[in-house]
Amino acid sequence: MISIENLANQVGQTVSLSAWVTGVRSSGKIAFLQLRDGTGFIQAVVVKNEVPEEVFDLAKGLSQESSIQLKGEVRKDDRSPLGVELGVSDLKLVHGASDYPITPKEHGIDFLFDHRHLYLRHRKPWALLRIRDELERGIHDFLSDRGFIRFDAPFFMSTAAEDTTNLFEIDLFGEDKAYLSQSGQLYAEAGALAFGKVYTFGPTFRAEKSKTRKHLLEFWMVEPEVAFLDHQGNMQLQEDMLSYLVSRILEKRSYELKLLERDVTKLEPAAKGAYPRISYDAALSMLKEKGLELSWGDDFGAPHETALGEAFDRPIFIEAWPTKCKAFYMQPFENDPTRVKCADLIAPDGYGELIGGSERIHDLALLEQRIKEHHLPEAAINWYVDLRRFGSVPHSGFGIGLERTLAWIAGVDHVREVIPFPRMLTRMEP
RNA sequence: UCGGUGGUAGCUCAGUGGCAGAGCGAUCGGCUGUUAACCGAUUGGUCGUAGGUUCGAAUCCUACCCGCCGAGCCA
Repeated sequence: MISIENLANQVGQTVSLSAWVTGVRSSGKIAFLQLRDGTGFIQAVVVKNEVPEEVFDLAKGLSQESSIQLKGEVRKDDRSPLGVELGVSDLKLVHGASDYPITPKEHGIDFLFDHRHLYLRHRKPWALLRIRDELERGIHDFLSDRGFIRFDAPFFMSTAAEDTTNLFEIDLFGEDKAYLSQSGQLYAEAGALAFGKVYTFGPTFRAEKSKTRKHLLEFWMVEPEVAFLDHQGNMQLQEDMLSYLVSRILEKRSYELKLLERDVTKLEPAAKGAYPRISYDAALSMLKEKGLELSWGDDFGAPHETALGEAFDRPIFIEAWPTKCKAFYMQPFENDPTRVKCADLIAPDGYGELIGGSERIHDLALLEQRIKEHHLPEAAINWYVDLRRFGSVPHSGFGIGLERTLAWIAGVDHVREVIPFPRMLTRMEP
């Protein structure tokens, strides 16, 4: 048995293939079968006078998504996009499908996601989820090569580090409540002080009533955290990682990007690094010139992120944000406590924020003060403060949203396309 | 939560007061190189739901339900 992805170097060989039928075209004496086997797509040709009559009749009558096994010769053919096709000599039906709902014509997005369990079989989801796999593997390889260990954070939390308004609440047998994690960062900090360099990689849950192309209720996030790393080193790590990932996908998933008709020239600058670093204040000035005026201390909205992203050919860092509009754990600049050592990484083309990162507060007194200012539950977060009581060190980390990063790399317009089964306000099934 | 927009055949849609339509799909037949093949025939309906106006409503009015796009918030 052979896979379609390995057929190109089997020209002249007779091979056995197990596959599904994505379409059939036939005339009286020849039938063209469009096939997929999970590793790729290929055309098989059945000629009436080269096979037994029952084989030709079977081929001609095959329905979409029927499963088959066949024997055939791998032939070079310039008319095939793959360069090869199969000349069938024998064919067996494994299962005959009927009334497959996703017909080879146009469909609305809602219909396709009602049938996501089947839609996964089609070219576009196939290409996207193979790129997703490569992206995930690239993340593991990059971080592992740099001495990080994977450190899994819990999904249940007793309380929130940040405020609780966008947390999903879980009933604990009617006696108590828990929340689904919206970040593993605080746990990653404990890990960094135990192992030096760690990263979490798992689902995260946000109870935000957002219905846009950038939002899911459940999405995957990678959160590296490094002891003795400062803000500058943190941005460098992010740039190294993202440029590695983009160049790896350009190299290893070029076929999939081609299927998606992604303009890879738009991706090439991001593979080279050298991401511009713009201060929050400079970003405000740029926005003002574009007619999007904000007051100092305002957070950016989607139009602002889009406008900034459009001004460059690669992702950009917006750093040194006002302390008051960022999270409690971020380290202020020594010479300016009104600004914190953090950066958001904004993607080009309106994909929004891919990464949020910062140097964390390592001073015990300052952290305790911030916890009070933010009215956080001191008892529940005491373990986190302990990290500053015993061998506290400057440390930094960031969180990168897998789906947004992937949607940008693949050039699709909605994050629901890049996760096998998206969870949104209006979609819990399939 | 707010703003915009939509719900008609399995799918994508047209139909703005007068017999419920088209293309595609599916089924059957034809065709030796098809790429969303082509040609012919057949098959197709709770017009989102409820109420109202009218001789007559998919079409006008009211309420509700469910999507889609965006905003806020965020990755």
